[in-house]
Amino acid sequence: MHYERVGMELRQLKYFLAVAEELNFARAAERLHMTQPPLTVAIRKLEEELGVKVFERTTRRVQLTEAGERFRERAEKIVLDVAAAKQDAADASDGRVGRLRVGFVSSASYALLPHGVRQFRADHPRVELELVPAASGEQVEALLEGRLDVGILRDPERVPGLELTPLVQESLVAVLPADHPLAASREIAPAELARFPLVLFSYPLMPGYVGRVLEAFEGGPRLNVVQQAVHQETVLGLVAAGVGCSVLPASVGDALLPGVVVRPLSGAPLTRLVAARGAKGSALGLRFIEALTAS
Amino acid sequence: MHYERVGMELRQLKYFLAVAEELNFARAAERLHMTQPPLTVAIRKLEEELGVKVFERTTRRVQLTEAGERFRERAEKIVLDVAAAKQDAADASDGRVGRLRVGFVSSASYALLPHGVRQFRADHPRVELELVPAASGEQVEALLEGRLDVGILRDPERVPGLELTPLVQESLVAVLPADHPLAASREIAPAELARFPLVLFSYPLMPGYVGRVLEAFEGGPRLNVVQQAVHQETVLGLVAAGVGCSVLPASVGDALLPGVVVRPLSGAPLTRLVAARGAKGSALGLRFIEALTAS
DNA sequence: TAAAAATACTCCATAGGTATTTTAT
DNA sequence: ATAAAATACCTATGGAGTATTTTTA
Repeated sequence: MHYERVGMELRQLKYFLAVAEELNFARAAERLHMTQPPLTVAIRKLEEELGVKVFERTTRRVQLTEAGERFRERAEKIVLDVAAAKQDAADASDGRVGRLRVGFVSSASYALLPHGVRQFRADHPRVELELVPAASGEQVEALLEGRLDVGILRDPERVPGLELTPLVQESLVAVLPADHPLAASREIAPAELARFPLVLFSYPLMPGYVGRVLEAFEGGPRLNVVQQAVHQETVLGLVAAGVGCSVLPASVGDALLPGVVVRPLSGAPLTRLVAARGAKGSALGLRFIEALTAS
Repeated sequence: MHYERVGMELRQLKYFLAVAEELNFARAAERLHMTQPPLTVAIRKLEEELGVKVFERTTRRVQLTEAGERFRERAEKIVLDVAAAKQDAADASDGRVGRLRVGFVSSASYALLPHGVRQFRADHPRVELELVPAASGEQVEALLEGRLDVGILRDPERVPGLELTPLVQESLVAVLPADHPLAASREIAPAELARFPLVLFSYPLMPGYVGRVLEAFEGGPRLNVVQQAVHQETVLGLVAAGVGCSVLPASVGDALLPGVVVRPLSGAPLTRLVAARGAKGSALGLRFIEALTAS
C-alpha cells in the first residue's frame, strides 16, 4: 500500500450493506462477527473514499442518506455479481459452463458429428457449442492459433502442438457420373480412372487427404485434374454435372446426388477422420471427443 | 481478520485484470505501480479463494484458462460497476440524479404545479420525479413517515417535523349550479349561502382548509352538508349535478365545468397553498420548492 | 543461458480488538 | 440516565518491498 491511493474494497461494501440493513452499528458489527468501533471506522473510510455521507447518524438514530440509498442498490448488485463470478469460474473449470469451438470437415457432418453433438449437448446443457465447417488445413491453423478448441479433420499430418485422436476409418471410393463408361464396372482400378478428367480437393486445404488420394494413383499415368474444389458438396455437384470423376471417402454414399454413382476403388489406402485438440487441451475439448468416440 | 475467512477483494480483481491484459506479471506489476513478487502472491491467493486456476503459466508464457476468460469478463464488469456506483453516489449527493416524491392537492395542478415541474425537470433532467395526488391530511402523514419528500398542501396545520413554505394565497369563492337562485347575485354573503345544501371536503382529509371554510360561515345558521367529497373534481361534479353549492379556492375558476358558476364570497378568509418538507430535508426537495416559488 | 515466475525474508500499514468518552433522547 | 456512536490506543495480520532461486524455451 504505502503511499499509493488504495481505493474501495468489497469488504467495505459488505460492511456498508450490513449497517444499511440493521441501521445500527453494534448489531451490524455482531452480524459481521466483529466489534462496533472498527465498523464505525470502516464506514467513515468508505464515506471519505466516496466523498459522500451514506448515513445520517446521531448516537440515537442511523438512516441512509439519499446517496446512500442509491449506493446500496448498486452495492447489493455488485456483491451478488462477485458471488456469481466466483460460482461461474468454478462451473467453468468443472466444464459445467463454457464455450467450445469445434471445426469439422464436411464429410464428418453426416453421422459422426450429429450423434456426437447430441450426446455432448445432453451432458453439457450450459456449454455453448460453436460448430465451424472448415477444411483440414484451415483447422490446423485455427487450432494452433487458438481460434478453435477441437477439430474434426481428415487424414491430418502430424503437427507438434496438436494432439490427435483417430475416430473412424473408411475406404476411398470412385465417384462417377451415372452415364460414365466406367460406371458399368463393379470395381474400378485407379490406373483406369486416371485416364479420365478428375475433380479433386485443393491440396493446400486438405494436404493429408489429397496425399492419400494421390497415393492411390501412384505409378499410374499423369493425372488430368480439370477442377479443384473446396467442399465435398461442390465435388459431388461437379461430378453430377459431368465435369469429371473423383475419389471420396466411402461415407459419401450417405449423401449422394442423383446422377452420381460410387464404385469401390481397388487397392486404395484407407482414409481416417481424426479429432484434434490444441496443445492447450481444454477439458471440454476432451469431453467432446469422448462424446464422439462413445458413439 | 483473525480467524475469520476474509474473502475476495476488489484489489485482487484489479490485479487479475492487469495480468490478464499484459499476460506478463512484471509488466502488470509495473502498470499497477508495484513489484512483481507480491503480484504473484496476490494472484495465487485469488486462485485459492476461487478454487480455480485463472492463469496457465510457466516462466515463459502466461495465458488465461477458460475459467479465467469467463472470470475476466465478469471482473471487468464488476470493476466498472463499482466506479459507476461511486459516481452515482456523488451525483446523488449533488442532486444531479435521484428520485423525488411530491404530493399535491388537486387545486395545485392547474398552474403552480405544471410550471414548477417543467422548471425542475429542465434543471434536473436525471432526477426521477414522482407526482402523487393526495389530500393535505394524507400528505402530512406521508411526509412524516418519509413516504413523500415534498408536499403541496392547502392550509396545513403547523406540525413539528414539517418545514412549511407559503407558495400562493387566494380568496375563497362560492361555487353554484348556474340555475341556482343565488347565481343572480354578483357577490354572495356566507350567511345567505348557508341556507342552501352544501358539498364540502371531508374534514379529516383537509382539516386546515375545511377549517377556513367553516370560519367563513362562523356565526351564521347551522350548515346543511349533504355530501362530503375527497377531490375538487368530485365537488365540481356534484355542484354541476345540482346536489348543492360549495366553497372552493378562487383558482377553481381555471377549471370550471359547464353549468357551474363562481361568485366572490364576501368577508371570507384567504386560503394558502404551502409547500412542506419532512424534517429530514432532502436537498432535492429544497430545489423543487425553489422551482415552485421562482414562478 | 536468459528472461520471467516463484520463493524467502523483512517491514510497516492498517484492520480489528479493548477501553473509554461523547452525545442525543 | 442510558444506549449507541465516536474516539483513543494497542496488537498482529498480511500486503508490499528486496534479494534470491527456480524453471523453461
